[in-house]
Amino acid sequence: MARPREFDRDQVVDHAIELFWRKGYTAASIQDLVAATGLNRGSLYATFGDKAGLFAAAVDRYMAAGNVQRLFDSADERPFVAVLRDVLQGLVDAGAADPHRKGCLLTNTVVELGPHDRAVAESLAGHLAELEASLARRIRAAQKAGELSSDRPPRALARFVVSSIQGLRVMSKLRPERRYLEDIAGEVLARFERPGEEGRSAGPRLTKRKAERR
Amino acid sequence: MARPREFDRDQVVDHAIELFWRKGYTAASIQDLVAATGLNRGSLYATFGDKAGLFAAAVDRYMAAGNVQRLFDSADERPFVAVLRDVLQGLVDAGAADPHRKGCLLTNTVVELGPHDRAVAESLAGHLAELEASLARRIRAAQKAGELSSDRPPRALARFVVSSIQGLRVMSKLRPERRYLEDIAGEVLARFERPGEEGRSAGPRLTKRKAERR
DNA sequence: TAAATTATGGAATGATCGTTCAAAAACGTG
DNA sequence: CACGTTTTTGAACGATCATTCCATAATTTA
Repeated sequence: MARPREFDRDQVVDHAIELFWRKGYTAASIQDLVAATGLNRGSLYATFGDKAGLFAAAVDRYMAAGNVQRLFDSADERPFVAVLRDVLQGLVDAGAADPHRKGCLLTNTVVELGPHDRAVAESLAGHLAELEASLARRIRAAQKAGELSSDRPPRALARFVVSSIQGLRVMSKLRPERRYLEDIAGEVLARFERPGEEGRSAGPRLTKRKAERR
Repeated sequence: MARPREFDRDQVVDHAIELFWRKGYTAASIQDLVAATGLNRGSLYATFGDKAGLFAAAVDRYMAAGNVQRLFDSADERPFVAVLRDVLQGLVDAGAADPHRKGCLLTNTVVELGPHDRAVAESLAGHLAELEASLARRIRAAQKAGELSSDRPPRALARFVVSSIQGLRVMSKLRPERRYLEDIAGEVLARFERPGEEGRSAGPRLTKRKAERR
């Protein structure tokens, strides 16, 4: 037919994700994107239309990876609190390990474009609503199973978790020290532990440290 | 001596705050700032040096207003939980009332510039550390007074509150519905209520609604 | 091998970016 | 009323912004 393209689309989008994640939408220039993706201007516009199109592709792919969402949707049979602990621990690790302090692309985008770009905002709101629904479902099940006390509506608890994740992601950009993030994650988790049960659960705890070091 | 300036510096900075708050640092152009402040380019540069200087002045003034910090530092004799409830209620109101979904200038700036601008980051981290310290002090006092259970370190609880505020501010930009924000704030507050005490406190509650509507 | 089709590479577009500068305007002082 | 000083004003600067376009390269089909 014709000349075959020389690049892998997903790979290009991955590079774009990395750049948008680090610099944000506005601050990432086409020049930067050309350098980061290795793709020429022309090919870039032919493939994605414009900067906004490439950004949308990047956000879509980022969300499709959806680590957090997947964890709550998985058929993990452990108690809700155990799954939540893993998720929070993962966020703490990610925040503490990232030398660029990128935070979360979703959080960054909500803050930068949420109020201005209706299409982006609705897309992000949809993803977070899905996460909220997954959480609420699991919380409801845990309440029925007696793992969680039932004195709070599952949806409110789910929204609290979603918001707490956003908070953790914001703080990761300013205070990526593991101790700091663990303090936060630990208190979020403690919100779901039954009174009197603390300290009795097995395995490494997120919420308790040997000593309170300065 | 010479020609007197025709503008009030604080008033100019207030207009700059509004603009930076709404659009962010990068997206707010000098053109925009000239239009918003009514000040001419030349005067603007003569007064603040450059865009970064004006932004620093704006952030400083925004932080100096410091509504949240002041509430925790005030000589309010009520229980910690009552003060926290007021603060959270204020944030919910602000988020629900703002048609521009500006969120919080501090949060927005942490996300946009935190990883890139060391000077800004350290300034913001300092302000949040102050807030954390105020919170920790009040929490410690409340624990000693028996108002709060002492099974958690005050600093971790303080960091949890700081992070929760950031989360609430992020969500305000995407989901400013009062019900949504109240769900979050209610669960944050519940983290500080003693088991069995819920629903017994007087006054309007943030955490309990008559019915769970759809 | 010639024609058709698509991708690539890079120059060029007009707009907007942050910043600078020199002249005009407005005041206090002599 | 002129002088010295500072502010205001608006034009102008080079750099960079997102985007467009066209000639060239590479491949398949006829």
